[in-house]
Amino acid sequence: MRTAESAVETIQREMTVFARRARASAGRMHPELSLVSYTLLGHLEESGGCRATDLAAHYALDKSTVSRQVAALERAGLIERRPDPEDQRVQVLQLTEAGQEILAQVTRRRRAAFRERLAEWPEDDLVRFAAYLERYNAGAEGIGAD
Amino acid sequence: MRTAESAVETIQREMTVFARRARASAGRMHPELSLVSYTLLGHLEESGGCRATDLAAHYALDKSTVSRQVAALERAGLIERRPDPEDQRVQVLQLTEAGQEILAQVTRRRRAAFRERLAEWPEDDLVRFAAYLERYNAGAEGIGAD
DNA sequence: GCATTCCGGTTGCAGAGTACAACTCGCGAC
DNA sequence: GTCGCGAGTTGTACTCTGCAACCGGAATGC
Repeated sequence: MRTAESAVETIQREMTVFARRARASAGRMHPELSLVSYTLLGHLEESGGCRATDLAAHYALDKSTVSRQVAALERAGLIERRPDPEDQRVQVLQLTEAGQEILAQVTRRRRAAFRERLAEWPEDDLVRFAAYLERYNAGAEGIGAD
Repeated sequence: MRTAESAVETIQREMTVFARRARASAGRMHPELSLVSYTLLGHLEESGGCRATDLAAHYALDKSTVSRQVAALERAGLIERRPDPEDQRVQVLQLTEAGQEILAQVTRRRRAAFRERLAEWPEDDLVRFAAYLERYNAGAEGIGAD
C-alpha cells in the first residue's frame, strides 16, 4: 500500500499547511473579525443563540477563553447577552443586528476569495473535493484536526 | 453552474471547520512538539534542508517568527544551522539526529491517527484527495488560506 | 572602487489567543 | 440549611504572531 501511505502523508501535511495559513491570514483579510470571532458568530447564528459553555464545548476551548472572546464581541456590539429566566447563572448569547451584518459581510468576502481561488477548477473536481472534505471532517467529529 | 457553486460553498465551509479544529487541538496531541515546530521540522526533512526565508515563504509567516522558532528548535537540539558557502548571509537549516528521531516519532503517532480516520477510504480516493489539497494549497501560495 | 540598494536574519515591542487556577454566585440534592 | 456542582469571570503566564528597526553581506549602479 505504498501509494495510500504517501497519500495519507500528503493529506496530513497539506491539511496542516492549510490550517497554519488560515490562522496566519485570517486576521489580515477581515481585520474586524478574527477567525475565532467569525466562527463564534457563525455558531451563534446557526444555533440561534446559545450559552458560553456550549461554545466552549463545541470548539474545545477553555471557558475562560470563551468568556473573554464573548466580552470582546459584546464590547464591539456584535452580540448581546440576555439572562436566562430559567437559570440565573446562564447568559444566552445572541447576535445583534450589527453582528448579523458583519457576519454576512465577512461571509460574502470569504466566499468571494474561495470562489476566485477555485475558479480554474473543473466542476467535477470541485464536487469531488467538496465531498472528500465533508467526508473527512465528518470522520473527525470531535477528535481534533491534527 | 449550480453544482460548482455549491461545491465551492462546501469547500469553504469544510476548510473553515477544519482550520478551527486544528487550532483548537494543536497543542494537545504532541506535547513535546508544537504544531509549528512539527511543521517546520517536517518541511526541513522533506526539503532536505533549506533557509529560514524559505520556511517563512512556505508557511506565510513573518521572518521574525521563523527566526524565533528556529532558535528554539536549535536550542532544543533538533536542528542545526550551517553557513552557506555560497552566501554568507544564509544559514542552511538541517535536522539533527535527535530532530529526525523526534519527528519520526511524532509522525508515527500522527499518521496512526490519520490512518485510522482514513482507514475506510479506497486508495484511489486518498490519492485524489491528496492531489486536490496540494493543488489548493499551491494556488494559495502566499495568498493566505481563507 | 565606492555608494546605493537589496536580501537574509535578529531583536525589541506589542497584541491576540490560549490554558490553568482561584474565585463568585446561583442551582439542586441531601 | 449545607454541600457539591455548574456557569461565568478574573489573574497570571505562556506561545505565536507581525511590524519596525536594525545589522551585515551581496548585487548593482556609476
